[in-house]
Amino acid sequence: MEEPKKRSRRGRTPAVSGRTPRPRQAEVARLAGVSQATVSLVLSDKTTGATISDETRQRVLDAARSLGYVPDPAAQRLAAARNNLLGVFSFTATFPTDVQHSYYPFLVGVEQEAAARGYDLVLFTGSSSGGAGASRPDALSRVRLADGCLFLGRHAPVAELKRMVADGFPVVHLGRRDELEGLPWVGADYVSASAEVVGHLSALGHRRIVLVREDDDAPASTDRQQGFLEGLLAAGLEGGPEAVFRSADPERDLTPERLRHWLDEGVTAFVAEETDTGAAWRALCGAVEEAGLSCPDDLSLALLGSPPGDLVACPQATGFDIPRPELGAAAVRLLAARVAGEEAEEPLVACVFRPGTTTGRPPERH
Amino acid sequence: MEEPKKRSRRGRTPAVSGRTPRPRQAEVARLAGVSQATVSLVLSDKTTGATISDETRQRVLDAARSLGYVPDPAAQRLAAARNNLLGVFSFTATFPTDVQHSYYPFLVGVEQEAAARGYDLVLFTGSSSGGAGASRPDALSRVRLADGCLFLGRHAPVAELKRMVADGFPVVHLGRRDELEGLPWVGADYVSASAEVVGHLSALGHRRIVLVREDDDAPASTDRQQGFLEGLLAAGLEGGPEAVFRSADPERDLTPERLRHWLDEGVTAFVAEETDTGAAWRALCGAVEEAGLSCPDDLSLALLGSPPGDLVACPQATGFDIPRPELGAAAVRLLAARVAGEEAEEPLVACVFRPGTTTGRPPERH
DNA sequence: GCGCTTCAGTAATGCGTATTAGTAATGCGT
DNA sequence: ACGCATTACTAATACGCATTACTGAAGCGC
Repeated sequence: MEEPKKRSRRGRTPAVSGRTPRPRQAEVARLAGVSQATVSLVLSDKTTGATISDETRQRVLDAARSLGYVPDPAAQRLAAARNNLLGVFSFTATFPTDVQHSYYPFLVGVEQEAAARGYDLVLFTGSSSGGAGASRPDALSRVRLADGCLFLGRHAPVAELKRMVADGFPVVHLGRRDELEGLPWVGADYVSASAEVVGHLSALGHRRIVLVREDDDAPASTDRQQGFLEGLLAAGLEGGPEAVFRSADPERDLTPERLRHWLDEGVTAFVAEETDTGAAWRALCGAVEEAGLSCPDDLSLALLGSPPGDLVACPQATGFDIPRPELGAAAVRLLAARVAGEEAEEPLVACVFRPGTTTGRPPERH
Repeated sequence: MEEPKKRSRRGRTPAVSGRTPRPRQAEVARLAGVSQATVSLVLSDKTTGATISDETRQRVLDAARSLGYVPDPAAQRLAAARNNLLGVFSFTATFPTDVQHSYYPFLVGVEQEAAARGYDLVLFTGSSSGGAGASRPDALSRVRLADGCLFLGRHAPVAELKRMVADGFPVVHLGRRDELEGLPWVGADYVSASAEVVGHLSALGHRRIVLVREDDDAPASTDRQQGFLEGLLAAGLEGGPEAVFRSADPERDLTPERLRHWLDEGVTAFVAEETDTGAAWRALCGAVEEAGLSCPDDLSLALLGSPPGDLVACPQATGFDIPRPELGAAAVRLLAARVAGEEAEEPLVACVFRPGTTTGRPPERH
């Protein structure tokens, strides 16, 4: 016969004197004069497997309330394998000092949608955070505390993501992410939005339009070009390769002479892709100014996106806005679905056309 | 004899087909030919209580690596009785649509400091969030999921906070909160900052200064007035009650006539308290403009704080800035200390004097 | 070769909750 | 009054990991 020596091993003396440890289901049970299992049943409001009388139920609820009982999420998760917690992981700080680059607009939607679905958010700060414990290797494994995790930013560690996807851990990337097979993501519909901008120009009467883009192959760029071309096609305009001006350094290559040449050829409108630097748009605006032209009188300009932060407002550029909060909400919806084991898919989120003052009817030419 | 019927109760069939369950320590142990306890010892790198030969250690490590073992954080936390999680609770949405009113600047510091200390953040969205399950009564108790919790905003529910404090749950309020006995808080030192502004004016040669404030008794207002008076005292200026103009509706009561009257009496500078509406400052600026006066030529103006968002920049107001990120960081430090059971106290955080273009030497008179 | 001390590792828990098998008490029909 | 169903619970376990008491084996001094 073995004497169990109850609770002798790890006498959990409160580390801090005076701190009352959180009440457990066991305490609630004692107070209500029932078993721990009953407490669990009452509190989880399960109808299967057992029935509880209203009177007992009430006693348990009262006891729980009076003790201020709150379930231990770790234990719940361990037992039930879920937590009602969604992770938000960004490799860079979620709240950078420079608000301009922050994920704030996305989080607005993420928070709202998560709250609406009864999830709380856990922010996992990427390993890159300055200060002490930088680059902890476990940063990514901690993520699994949540039921699923949202990844933000282009620096998400591919290898680890792959693993999680392979393990079936629910993961969603905010922003297009095709290269990672099986990684669910939500993104904005740059194609349609770009086509719409072209449609707008076409409706104003423009017949020859040129796209100015940088020389890289990010999906964001490719999508815009595709939308641009589709837009031309839809408007019945010509869309040969000469309609796209691609340059590694648009600010140098897009000279006023070049611009004039296009105008002489009958081009009346230009669209620039949006990038984080805004180089294409800057180049375009710069060249117009240098050439002594004015917009929208001499030519129309449009931006396939939103103007860079430092250029906001001044001349209101025609283009489209990315509905970041909606994107965040869509990501949460998708993630929640995957947590629930569904194979849901979120459609691309539509961008909003933003009329501006940089486009107008093409100038009359003899 | 009871047949244990191993793993029969909760056949953990993968909810989603194709989901490979993560390997456990038990699998690692089997592969390495040791016990689960040994795996735990090796992986946690503990030196106490047991010793492991290098050879065994290596076998375990290899096995873990080859299986891609990742510890289950929930289990770890359950066993260790801590979460490494700090809660952030704001009664209103943490990420409001209107960035102007957000806690963002605080969160910058909160996140950084938390990351540096190895904590992750859980955002508890206050009950006020729109959408479904609005005003869930458990919102506040969920907070206990974390090891401790930060409260933001003046709407923090007093009764619940009291309970938590009484229970010894580590809690810190961001922003002064004297009325709640025993509630630790961090705040900005408005007194010193206000005094410094007065000192600045005095150094410029101003001898009579008037404070314009609203008619409430929030600590933020009281502190500023106290600092104002202390500043006068320190500068050897007169600080009778007539030096403070207090009005429930400054925008109506602060007339151009009133302003001229003060000027005639020899007042050369005015300071306004900062409030969320910015009413006092607006009233002051409005009256100056209406009176056809110009600043800083005819009189000097200073603001005890930062200008309201919509007035940013234009004329750069002399005043001081609240170092919100520092405040956030200080709050986390205090909270971390309390979680660790220390009785730490954070001093007030100093505000930064912000020179501006609204103050200058007093005008020469007769 | 007898105690005694490391050394190396294992068995047996415990953390707090969810789940399910089982049980005692009662009701009901015949 | 017996069997069976229903009601209202409780006992016992599992979840995955950390911890610690304990066990065998080997080494050491005398």
